[in-house]
Amino acid sequence: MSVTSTTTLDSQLTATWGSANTYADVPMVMSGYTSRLWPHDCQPQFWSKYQVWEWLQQVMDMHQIDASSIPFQNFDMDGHQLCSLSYQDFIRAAGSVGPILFHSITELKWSGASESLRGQYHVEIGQMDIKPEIDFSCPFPDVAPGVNLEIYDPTIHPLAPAASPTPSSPDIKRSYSRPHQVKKHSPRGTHLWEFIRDILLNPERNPGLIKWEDRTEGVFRFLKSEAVAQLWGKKKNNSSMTYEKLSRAMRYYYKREILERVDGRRLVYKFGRNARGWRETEK
DNA sequence: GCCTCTTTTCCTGGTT
DNA sequence: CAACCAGGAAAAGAGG
Repeated sequence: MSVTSTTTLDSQLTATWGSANTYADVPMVMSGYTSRLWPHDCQPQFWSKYQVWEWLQQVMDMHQIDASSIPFQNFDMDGHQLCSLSYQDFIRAAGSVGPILFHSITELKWSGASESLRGQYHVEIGQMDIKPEIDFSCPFPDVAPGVNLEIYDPTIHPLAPAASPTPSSPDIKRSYSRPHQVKKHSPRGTHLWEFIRDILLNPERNPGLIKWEDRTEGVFRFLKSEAVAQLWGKKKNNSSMTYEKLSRAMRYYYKREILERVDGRRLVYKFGRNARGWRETEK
C-alpha cells in the first residue's frame, strides 16, 4: 500500500517523532487553519515525518477535503522521501487527491518554502532550537515488551521540568477497584488516554489532530476525530478503528476518572484526577 | 488454561 | 440527515 517500503514504518515513526521542530505556541489550529501554521522554516526535503503530516493536513484543509479520506499511513515518510515521490506515487498513495498533493509539494520544492500555501511566511526561529532533549517518546512508540510505560510517561515534559524526581507517579496508580494493588498489567504499550495525551503534549508533532481548549484544566478537543482514530488504529494494528469505537473507549475512562465528562460540547474531553502527565506543572 | 484489565465491536436510543 | 454522545453487553487480546 504504502508508497515507500513499509519496512521501517515504525522505526521511522519513532525516529522522526523525536526530532521535529518546535514552533511557538501559536494558536495555529484555531479557526479552520486559516491562520498560518507552517512550522517549517526549511524546505520540504528536510521535513520530519510529522511535518509531512502537517502539510498533508493543511493541504486537505485548504481544499476542504476531509483529511480522513486519505490514508495518512501512506505518507509515513519524511520530507526527503516525500519529495522523491513521483506523480504516480501520489496517485497511488492518495487516489484522487494525489494530484493536488503532488502539485502542492512541487510548488513547495520550487519555492523552497511554503509561500505557495500561505502568502507570507515567518517563523519564530528563536523557538526552533529549544527542542527538549528529553524525549518522552512518540505517541506510538513500539514499546519493547519489557519496557515499563513509566519510562516514557511524561510526568516530565519540556514545559514542566520534572516536578517529580522520581519517575512516574507512585501515588494514585489504579485506585479504582483495587486500592492497594499496584498495576497488575502494563497493557501493550500505551493506553489510549496516554496516546491522546502524548499527541497533545507534542504540538509540533500534532498535525492539527487534537487541541487544548483549556490547557490548565486539561480540556481538549478533537479536531480530526477520524484521523486520530486512524492513528490509534495504526498503533494497535487495527485498520478498522473508527472514532465511534475510540470514543467508546474514551467513555469508559469517565468511571475511572481518567477523564471527566464535558457535557454539551462535542469532541471535547477533560483529563480527570487519575490521568497524569498532562499538566504543565505536575504537582 | 484461567484471570484481570483495557479496548474493541455492536447496538439502541438520545442529542446537536 | 450526519456526526456525536451514553452506556450496556459481550468478546477479543495481552500479560501475568
